[in-house]
Amino acid sequence: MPTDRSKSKKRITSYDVAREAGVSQSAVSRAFRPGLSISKRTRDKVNKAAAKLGYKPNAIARMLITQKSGMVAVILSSIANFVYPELLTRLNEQLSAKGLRILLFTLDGAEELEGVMERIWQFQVDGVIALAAHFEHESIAQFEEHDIPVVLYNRQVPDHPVNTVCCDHEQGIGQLVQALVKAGHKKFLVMSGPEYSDVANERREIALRQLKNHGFDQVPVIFGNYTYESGKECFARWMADHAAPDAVICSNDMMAIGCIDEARKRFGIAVPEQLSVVGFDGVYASNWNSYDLTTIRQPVTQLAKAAVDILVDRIDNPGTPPEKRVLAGEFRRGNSARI
Amino acid sequence: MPTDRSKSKKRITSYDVAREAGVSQSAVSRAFRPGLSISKRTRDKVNKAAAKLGYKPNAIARMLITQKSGMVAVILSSIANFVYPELLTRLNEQLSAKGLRILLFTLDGAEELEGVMERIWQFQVDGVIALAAHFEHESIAQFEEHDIPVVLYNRQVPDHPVNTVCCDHEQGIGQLVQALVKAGHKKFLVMSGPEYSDVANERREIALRQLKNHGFDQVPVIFGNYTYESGKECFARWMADHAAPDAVICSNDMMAIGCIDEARKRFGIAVPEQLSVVGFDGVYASNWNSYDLTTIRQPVTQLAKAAVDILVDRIDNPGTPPEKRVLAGEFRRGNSARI
DNA sequence: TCCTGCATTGAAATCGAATGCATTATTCAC
DNA sequence: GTGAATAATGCATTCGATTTCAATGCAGGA
Repeated sequence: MPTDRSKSKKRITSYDVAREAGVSQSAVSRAFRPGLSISKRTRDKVNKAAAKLGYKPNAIARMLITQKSGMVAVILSSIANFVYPELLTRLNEQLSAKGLRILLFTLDGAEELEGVMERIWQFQVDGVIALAAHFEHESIAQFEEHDIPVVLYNRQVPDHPVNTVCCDHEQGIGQLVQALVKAGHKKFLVMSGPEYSDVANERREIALRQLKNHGFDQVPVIFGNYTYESGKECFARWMADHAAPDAVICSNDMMAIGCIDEARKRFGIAVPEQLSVVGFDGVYASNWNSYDLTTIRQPVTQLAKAAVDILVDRIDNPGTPPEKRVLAGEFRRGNSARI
Repeated sequence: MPTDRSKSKKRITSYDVAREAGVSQSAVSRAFRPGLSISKRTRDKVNKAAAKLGYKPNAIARMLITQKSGMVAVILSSIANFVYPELLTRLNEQLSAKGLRILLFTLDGAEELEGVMERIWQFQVDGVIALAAHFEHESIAQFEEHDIPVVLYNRQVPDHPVNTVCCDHEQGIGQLVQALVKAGHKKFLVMSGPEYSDVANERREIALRQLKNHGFDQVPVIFGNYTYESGKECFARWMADHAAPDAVICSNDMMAIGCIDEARKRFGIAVPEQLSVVGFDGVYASNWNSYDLTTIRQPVTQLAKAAVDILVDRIDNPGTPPEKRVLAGEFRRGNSARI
């Protein structure tokens, strides 16, 4: 009794199609690439044969010969960020439109970066988009050495020539600070993200500088790690040995939401009546009734588009100098601050 | 003045390493695959030369000859789901451990599926994991034809032989319903996800059946689309021409949260005092103070592991029959229901 | 010393599509 | 109808690592 492994399903190659259509393999190849010199008659024959056999060009063989993988590595750092699902969808839309696919990498600790980069070289990706990840200049240099264009998303690296796409922190935080000051808030607290996050550092420093410009130069800072829990914990930690502030400027929405919950539930402080809290990002939950955050909403769609535009440009035209693109966020007047 | 395009950086291949090390190209290849017959002396020479030249084996060439891409397609349907970031991270962890990488596809409308599948064939992925996407039996059959193993995540397809991994809806919803009934709730409302979602349909039908088992056989259903906004809108729509229910059984947490917000803010109904609301999923926001949902938390880590285990098993042993794995969710007693 | 057996090694074929080059078919002008 | 110009086609090579097979080296036994 034979095993009857119908595993005999051999892959159909361009040679099979060529034989079926009675043309050369080159003709088959040409029929599938647009703009190549081929007669309508031959193309039709090839298409018919291909359809009959169910032929699908093998992308891997193509990659090998053309030296382009058609893949872009997207590096996701695991810092909790609610914008990711939407962002990934937007990035994929934009990249698909350019005929590129996403090869996904996630980064948990910094020590993993080495391994991820190793795999990136091996897979010969055409480009890299790194989401909010921390890269040393040295790592960035490695990409240059390998001639792989990189775009850092949601990071500004003013002192280094590298492509970046970022929401305008300066302008966004400026609006928030100005509104808070104008409304008469006096006792500020800055709730910062972790020190290992470049975005967090930037947002914190900007907030402090802006406050200083308005004459508040001794504003205290408390550090958390960007999560909801951390927002709660930070506020509690502050309250443990200080009086309640007038306004808390949080480095992101998650912490702002945590802060609000802790203030209300544990300390019975009314937001926004007794305490103003502002965030940054405009995450999905930011406009839920219970929070209704006053925040700066990141223009995710436009940022994704910008990142892909920049990347594709460097892929097509190697040697194009680095570009930094900054897009204004949208001020969202919620009801978490008296402004 | 020469252009000085330092573009002359040729890729380093195994031949370059072979020349440098004074061995054959085959030796280089063997040095990089474990378990192949090669003397320590040669391996050392190769390693030294490879390190000196900065050689990285070209994964694409390897894919071509070995007929394995080392890539798994992950299909993300865009239905708002807050579990995705964590899920992707978990999946990637598991897959990386098996030497597999994620090639990401997103699906907006059903009509896009055709294009996605086309690209999946071209990229010769070793397997596919589809997240909560709707697949007709016919589509599933196509994967079989191409000999590509598939695992459907978060879906049960009882009437078709296909690998699935899913949280135990029956058991989870059973616990919720039982607790609500036992606590004396009488007027139930089932808030369902969209009819085009298989998961939504399943959860709704299970809830209705369970309620019927307890003697409630005329429970009304209201349909939404799984989002927060939809949860609000559904509750408002219900209230427009009905009295308030005792308990709302929502198909997911997002709708439950929306429902709670709308009940409190717009109708001044106290949750859980006057109204009990339960959800399903255990999303990040579900345990925030303002909601503190009573829900069933999906065991994401275990589900991801199960999905990868099943997939890798089919990749390594083609012909293994389909498997359906159902994992119990964790009952989370929050404070959104009087139970 | 010679031979058998095993471990290494290298040469060459292979995966499947793309493409430079040479050849053949077609078109157009005169 | 002829020749020149252009389009279409096929041959053969290429991309870079894996793998089969035959050849070589070396060790130990007779």
